[in-house]
Amino acid sequence: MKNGTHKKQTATTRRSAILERLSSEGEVFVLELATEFDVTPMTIRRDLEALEGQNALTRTHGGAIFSKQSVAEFAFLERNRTSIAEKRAIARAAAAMVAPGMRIVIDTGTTTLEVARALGNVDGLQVLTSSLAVASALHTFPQMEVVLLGGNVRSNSPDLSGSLTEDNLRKFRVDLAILGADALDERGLYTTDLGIARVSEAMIDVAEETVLVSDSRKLSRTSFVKFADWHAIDHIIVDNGVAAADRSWLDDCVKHVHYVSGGKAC
Amino acid sequence: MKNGTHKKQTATTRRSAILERLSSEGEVFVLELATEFDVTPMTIRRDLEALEGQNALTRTHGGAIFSKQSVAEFAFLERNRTSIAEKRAIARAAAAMVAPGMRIVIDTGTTTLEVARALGNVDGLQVLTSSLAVASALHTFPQMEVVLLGGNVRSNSPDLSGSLTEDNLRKFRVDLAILGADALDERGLYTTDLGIARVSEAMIDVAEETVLVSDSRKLSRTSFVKFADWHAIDHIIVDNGVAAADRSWLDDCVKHVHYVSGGKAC
DNA sequence: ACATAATCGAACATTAAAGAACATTTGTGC
DNA sequence: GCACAAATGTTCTTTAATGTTCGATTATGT
Repeated sequence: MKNGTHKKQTATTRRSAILERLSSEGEVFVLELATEFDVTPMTIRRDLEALEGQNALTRTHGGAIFSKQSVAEFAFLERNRTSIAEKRAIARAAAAMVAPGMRIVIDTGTTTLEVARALGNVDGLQVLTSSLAVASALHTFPQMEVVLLGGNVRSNSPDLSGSLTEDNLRKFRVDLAILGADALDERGLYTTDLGIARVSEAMIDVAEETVLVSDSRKLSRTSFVKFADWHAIDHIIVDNGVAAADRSWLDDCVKHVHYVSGGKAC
Repeated sequence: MKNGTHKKQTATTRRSAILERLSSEGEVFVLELATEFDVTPMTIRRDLEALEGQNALTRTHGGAIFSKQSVAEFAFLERNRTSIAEKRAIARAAAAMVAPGMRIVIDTGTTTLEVARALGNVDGLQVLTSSLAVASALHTFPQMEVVLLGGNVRSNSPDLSGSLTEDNLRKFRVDLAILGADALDERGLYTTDLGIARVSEAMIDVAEETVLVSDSRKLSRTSFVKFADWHAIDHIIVDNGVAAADRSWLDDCVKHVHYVSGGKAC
């Protein structure tokens, strides 16, 4: 696989390419990499030096070997990388609803992922999830028991769905379900994927209490599949950018509406 | 897709176009984008700067790559990073046993992970696994259906175990189980973790045929839990560094013993 | 239509990346 | 242990990308 067509690339990509090669072959050599990437050996050495500084590898004479750590990674694209600040604030408010020792289920989605990240210092949780990203965010915390539901791995999306996921869910009972949605209107909750919708439904069924986390721009919109009515939702946490018109039906539909801004609930 | 017809667009649409391009290609370059959108490189840089501020990407010299935030990682330590060459040869031999359209289950382990990586160009597989690393290696291949078994996520180890995993497994029937082990002797197969052992047992139960992949240095050793007798194993694939003493009992115990060296089976 | 802010381009200063030459260390065979 | 070769480190230089500032242009809101 010598690519004579030396493709243009930046230092950063060359370095991650080195790491990739390292993880597949276990060892790399300076001269080999130099011809491969069409740069001088000196450049490769500097790359290896930098990577060693990040504990990504261990240098040897003539090359480098794998350092103890290796990662399995699921790359995915977060669609709405926009309103991070709101999502964080919403996530903090949701995390505040979780007490030590609770059993909870966390849905897939970017906002729910933020909730999971905010859950780091809650002790003794049992967490059920269909999201690989959530499992990834939580599995390093030793005081937490993380159960990943089984199911089909969707390509380009770090989550699980299918009948196995649904069946697995119904074996459990949890105190709280933390849910996301792609769109909301006065009739209910919507998402784009049928499989995900069915999993979310099952989560609602097995939870004593449900909380929906969403930013305000999802209101008064619809999407492909409706997966729940409002009476299934006990709490909604939303940022305070809600239009007045939305606010009226929201207060009618949901028992507890929590508006948060900049980090603290109002 | 060079659009000579540079249609006028706002900064925001250009930025989301950049993000889209990034998500489809994984990397973007300043000069490339500049000609593509018919603006100066400076403008692109400002775009990238703004997008980086939103955590949407990470800038590099010359361009930008995906933000690490949109990657779910499961860090783990690969113990025997030594005999890579043997493992890959073993993995190739194992992958050769897998025909298009088969249903298989893959155990957790570094050698089985290599098998998964070698399975990239086999079409129409249905793969069942308890290993997050295997799922990670396979989930990008669109022609493959990857089912992750549910279960407890072990901290510091990218795999699943527990009663949920075992129960899930028994819902399936597969053509082939690809198994690993931590140690082998004439009495059977051993591993260090009870949970993993039970999962491996279940995999044997649900498979029509079983193949064990192992490097020769695991022979004539034991570990904490014995999880199978040799009559449960139909094939073993091992490198040809096997001592003569081991070879004798190995040939007795297992129906089909395949020795591989340097990349080709003998 | 007007004011205002956002956006963009151009010139110049700054900084990072990569190569080259030479000094130094490391590994290996005798 | 010594010598030789290969690999590595150091320093300097060149090139290219980046940042800065300012002025011009284009949206945007009242």
